[in-house]
Amino acid sequence: MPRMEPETDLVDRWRSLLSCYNEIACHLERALGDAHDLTLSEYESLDRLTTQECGKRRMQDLAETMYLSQSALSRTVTRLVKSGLVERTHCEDDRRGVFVEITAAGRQRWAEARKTHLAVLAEHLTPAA
Amino acid sequence: MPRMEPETDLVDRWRSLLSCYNEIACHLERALGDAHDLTLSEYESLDRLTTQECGKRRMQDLAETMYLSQSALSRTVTRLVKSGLVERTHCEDDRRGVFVEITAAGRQRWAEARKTHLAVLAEHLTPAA
DNA sequence: AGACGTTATATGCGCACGCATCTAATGTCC
DNA sequence: GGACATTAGATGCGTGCGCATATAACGTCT
Repeated sequence: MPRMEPETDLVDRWRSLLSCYNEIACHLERALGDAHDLTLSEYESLDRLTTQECGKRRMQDLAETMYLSQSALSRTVTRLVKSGLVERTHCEDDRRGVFVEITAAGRQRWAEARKTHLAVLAEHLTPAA
Repeated sequence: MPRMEPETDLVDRWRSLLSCYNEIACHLERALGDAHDLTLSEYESLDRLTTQECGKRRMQDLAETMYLSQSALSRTVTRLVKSGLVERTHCEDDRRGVFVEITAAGRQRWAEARKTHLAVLAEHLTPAA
C-alpha cells in the first residue's frame, strides 16, 4: 500500500502556497501597476513574448505557457494592443489563427518593468518558501 | 558579500509558484463551487472558523490569518451570512467590532466541502511542487 | 460542392477582488 | 466635556477573471 501523505501536511502545504502566492502576487500587481501601468498578466504575457526569438506567437501557443483562461488571455492581449505594446497579425496559413507580436515599445516597457519585477521577487520570494 | 541568488532562479521559482497555484486554485474553485456552492474564499473562511474552539472570531482576527483584503473579507462574510453559514454579532466591549460565528449549517457545509477540498489537493498538489 | 463537426479566437455576462472612501465608535489631550 | 486623530468595518467604484456562447475558418465525408 502506497505511503499516503497525512491530510494535515497536504493542507498545510496548500495554505503556505496560498499565502505565499497571494502576498507576492499582490505586491507585484501593485508595483507593476504603479510604476509601469502593467497588470501582472500583462507583464507575464510580454515576458513570454520576449523569451521567444521571433517575439511572435500564436495565441494558442501563448496560452499553453500561461495560467490564464483563453478568454482572459484574449482580453489581456486586447489591452496590450490598446497600449501599443503588442500587435495582432493574422496568420496566413490558418486564418482563424492570430499572431501576437511584441512591439519596440513593448520591449522597452518590459525591460523597465523587469527591474521592478525582480526587485519584488528578491524582497518577497524567500528561498525558504 | 552575501551570496546572491541568480535572477533566473528567482524567476523560475516564481513561475513555478504561479502556475502551481493557479492550477490548484482553479480546480478548487470549480470543485467547491459545483459540489457545495462555495467560493474558495468562503471555504477558507469557514475553515478558519472551525479550527477555533469557540467558532467565533472578530473580523480583524480572521483577516490576519487570511490572504484577503479587508473589504473582500467583509463581503465574503456577507455572502456567508446570506447563505446562513455564519452569523455576525456585535462585540460588546468595542461596539465598532464584529464577531463572526459559524452556524450549525456552516459546520455541516464545511465538513462536506472538506472532503472535496482534500481530494483536489491530493490530486493536484504534488509532493514535488 | 454542400452539410456537418471541429478548432481558434472574441464577446456577453455575472462575480470576486482591491482601492479609496464613508460611517460610527474609541481614545487622547486640553 | 469638546475637538481631533485613530480604528473597525461597510460600501461605491472600476477592473480582471472564468464560463458559456457566438463567430468565423477549417476539415471531412459523401
